[in-house]
Amino acid sequence: MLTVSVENYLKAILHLQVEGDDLVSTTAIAQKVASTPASTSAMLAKLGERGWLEHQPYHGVRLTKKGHRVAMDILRRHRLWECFLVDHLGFEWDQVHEIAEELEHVGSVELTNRLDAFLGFPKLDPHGDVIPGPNGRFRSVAARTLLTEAPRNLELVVVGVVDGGDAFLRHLGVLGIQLGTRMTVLERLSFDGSLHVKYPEEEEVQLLAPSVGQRLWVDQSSPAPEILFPEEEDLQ
Amino acid sequence: MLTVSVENYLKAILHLQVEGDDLVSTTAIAQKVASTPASTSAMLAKLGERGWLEHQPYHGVRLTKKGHRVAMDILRRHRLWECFLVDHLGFEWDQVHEIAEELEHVGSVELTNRLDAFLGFPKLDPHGDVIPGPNGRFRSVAARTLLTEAPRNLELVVVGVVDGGDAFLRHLGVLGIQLGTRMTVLERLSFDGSLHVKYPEEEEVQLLAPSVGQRLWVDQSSPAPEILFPEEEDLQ
DNA sequence: CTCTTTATTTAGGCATGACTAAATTTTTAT
DNA sequence: ATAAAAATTTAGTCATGCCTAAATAAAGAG
Repeated sequence: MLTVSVENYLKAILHLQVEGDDLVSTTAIAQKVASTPASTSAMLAKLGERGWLEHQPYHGVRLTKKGHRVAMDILRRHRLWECFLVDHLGFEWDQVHEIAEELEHVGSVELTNRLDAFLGFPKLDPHGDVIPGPNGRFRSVAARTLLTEAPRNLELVVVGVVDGGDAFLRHLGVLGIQLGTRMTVLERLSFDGSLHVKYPEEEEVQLLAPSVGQRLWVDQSSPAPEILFPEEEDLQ
Repeated sequence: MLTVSVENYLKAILHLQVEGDDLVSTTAIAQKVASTPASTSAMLAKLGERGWLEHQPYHGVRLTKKGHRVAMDILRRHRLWECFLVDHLGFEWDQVHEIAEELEHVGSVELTNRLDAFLGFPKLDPHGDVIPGPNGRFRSVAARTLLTEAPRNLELVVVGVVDGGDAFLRHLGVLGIQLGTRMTVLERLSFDGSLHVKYPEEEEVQLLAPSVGQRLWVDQSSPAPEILFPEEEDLQ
């Protein structure tokens, strides 16, 4: 049975797993769901029994394939509803999170897929985050997005520049960026739109000025094949 | 705090109160919410304490003004979502009840009012039931609805006939129906669209053939003034 | 390598909302 | 008017999901 509470835990774990390490700690999850480590520990045991995650006591937790799929479905619903709220009900992008947090727990697959179609199969939500498709995987992002607009936590490739002027290209050279360079946007700073960017080879995180982000075309690093309808896996 | 469970009880009581008598019995409520009389008894005590209803032990229950308002808000959300599901997501009218049953518990007032506006302030849901407005009262129904299309459980007046032919008017005479006759539709039978109709003077319920219902124009018996925005009452 | 700090789990409770079985009140029928 | 039937409430449990406090395991510092 998928209670609201269970869904929130799975969603939190997915979030932490995407953002950071492989194994997710009990304390980190507790913080995300605004609960205590003790309560979380009990819940993790239960989620483990039900086959949604592997729990290595004292070391952390990792979603199973099944758990990952369930969490992606929740994320999908959340982000689709955010699109609806902004595009059709006229909410601002910063007002929709809480409401979507409630709507995401309405679990009808039929509803989700029809909403998706109604919205025109959007790829990004109003915050610029990728929307999972009905198959539970992220949709490939349209080729040639501006880096500034690109989703976070997804490996991207630089495929072009908006402004081919000498000065800008020289600046890219200084930054070590060229066509084919791979990178992942970790965060978009609300202050001026600067981007925290990570390169696969390097450890350190770089801060990219908005003037650079706005002039770079990027695409998804290794686009997954798009499949429109879910495989028939038993999600129980 | 308005839990899903509490909302379902209030909704059930409103339903039974509108359909039938003044005082609603514990057993009837238990049936509506698919629970036992014992559990229901405990819940009614709680709802009484919180000021949503008056509980006369062993005799039944009646919503207070405050409880009525809360229940009407839930009904409003339910019926608005049903409109959305049918009009914009392409569901059939008989597939939407269960989904709306979940959506109705998302309680943001802002969301409800924006959804209402998006839908064009509909007066009737896909089943032909009246949608409460943001003030928690039923909206006045458009003048001249066909009896077949009219909402249930609302007193109506016959204001005209579609077909003024002799045969039909004679038939109306036999049925005791004329301009100004008041009646309430209790149920629409899915078999052929026949209507269970009650006249204020008489005790018995009459069955009206669809051929009659399709030829009668009706209006709301005593239209309430339309108020678009909610009064500021403290709903707790 | 051991001691201290930190993270995690276990133990024991609590509120909500459900249940069954038993007691009590109301209603109905004779 | 009273006995039988029906409805309602009370008493005693249970599962879920949360909490605090205490015990235990892992990680880090010297």
